[in-house]
Amino acid sequence: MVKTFDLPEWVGRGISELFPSQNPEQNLANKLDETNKGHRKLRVKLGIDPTGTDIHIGHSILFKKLRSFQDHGHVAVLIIGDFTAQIGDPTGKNKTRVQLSKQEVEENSKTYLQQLGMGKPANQSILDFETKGRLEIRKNSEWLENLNLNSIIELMGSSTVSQMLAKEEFNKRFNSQIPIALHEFLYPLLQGYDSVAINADIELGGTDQKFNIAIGRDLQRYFKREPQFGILLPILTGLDGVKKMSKSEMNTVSLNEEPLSMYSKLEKVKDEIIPSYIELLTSFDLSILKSKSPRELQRFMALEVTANFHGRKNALEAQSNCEKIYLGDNEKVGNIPIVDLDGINFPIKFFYLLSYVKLFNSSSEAKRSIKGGGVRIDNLKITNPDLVFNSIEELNGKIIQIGKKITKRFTN
RNA sequence: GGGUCGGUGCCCGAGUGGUUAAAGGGGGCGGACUGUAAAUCCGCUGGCUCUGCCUACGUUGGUUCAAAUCCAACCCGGCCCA
Repeated sequence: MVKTFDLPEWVGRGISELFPSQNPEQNLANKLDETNKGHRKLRVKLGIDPTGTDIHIGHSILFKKLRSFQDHGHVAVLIIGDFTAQIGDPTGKNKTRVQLSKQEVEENSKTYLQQLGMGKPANQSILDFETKGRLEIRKNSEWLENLNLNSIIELMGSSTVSQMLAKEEFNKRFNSQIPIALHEFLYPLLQGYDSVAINADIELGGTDQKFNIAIGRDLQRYFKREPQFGILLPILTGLDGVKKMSKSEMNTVSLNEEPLSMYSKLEKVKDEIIPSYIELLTSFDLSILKSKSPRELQRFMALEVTANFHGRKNALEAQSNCEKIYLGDNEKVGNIPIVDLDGINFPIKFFYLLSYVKLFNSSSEAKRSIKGGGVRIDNLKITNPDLVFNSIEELNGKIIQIGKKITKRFTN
């Protein structure tokens, strides 16, 4: 899926598409050249809609590319789609999105920026928040909120219904008789207008953003600006190995996940997606794909990616803990997430305890899972949900395992 | 606006008066096996400290001993016509 482009390594690596399609490499290379000769720096746009609270490793691909532009002296223009988030990007959706409230959007934006490393030194964060002039954070409500009806009509007049229906998602929905609300047509136009507003030279996006980025070019031309380049990066497949990584599919690894959890999820990814994870998330030489076994690759990749976000030391610890847990060497397991038992009234039934400490979403779920044999304490399977614990001493320091994915230590 | 078909659990989809927490499939979770993968097989899949209780088939109200199922109004969507 990833092609090679005749561009400097830091730009070209991992790109899956570049446009306009006429001579894009030559043109982009020229453009980069100009800036090296002292012309103005390029403005590289990346938009995020703060529709959730977590950034996952799939998003990180885009941010890393943005970061390399920063590192080469260009200006990253991070657009917080606080306005567009209220419409909801129809991309990849087969139904109209629920619109978010202003407050939700506000809070989500904050957590996003934190996860990107706001406030941290540049060498410990995903984006460079530190170096002056390398990052511009803009909310698109700044220019979208005050568009009057005339401007909106003008914007809408720049595109046609059949152009919109050319977009895959709209087309599918239209053909399957699934409703498309009129305002959804506005989304690509508004995203495109962002490019006009901030004068983007380049827009970064996943391959699914092609349509929206292209609309950006159209609008820039319409408003007599120089059209941006589009750089499309591959979309990471989720842990299920089928769908794209996305919060709503529950197949994500979040950036703010504990090292142990991150490592253990990555170490178990399906064989088919190992190559793409290595290609997109690590900087390994791809020849290792041939020289190592799938199992080795999983561990290699999991370690590397975890190290990327948590540092090598923590990643190594996560790896070793994972092994110990698997072997049942619980006493030796070091730093793993804890379950605080403080404030619990004993005696307590097992299933109730697990749901009380939020290890399960409901007590019924806890009960079912226990009966099904999915819960172990210190590697001992417990199948009686009504088992009563009389005091905290019976649990303190022990390891609770739920399925293969959750491992935590009880503590007082 | 008119006609018509439809709205069922995470999703798709059966069910047209009681034995229905609702067939079947998908997805998810768990177990066995394995390489903590895949494939396969098995179990679970509304909530509640649970031998019982509560909430659920678009919404509200009605008929009935009894409603997802019948009636009415309303809301929402598709298609056709205007």
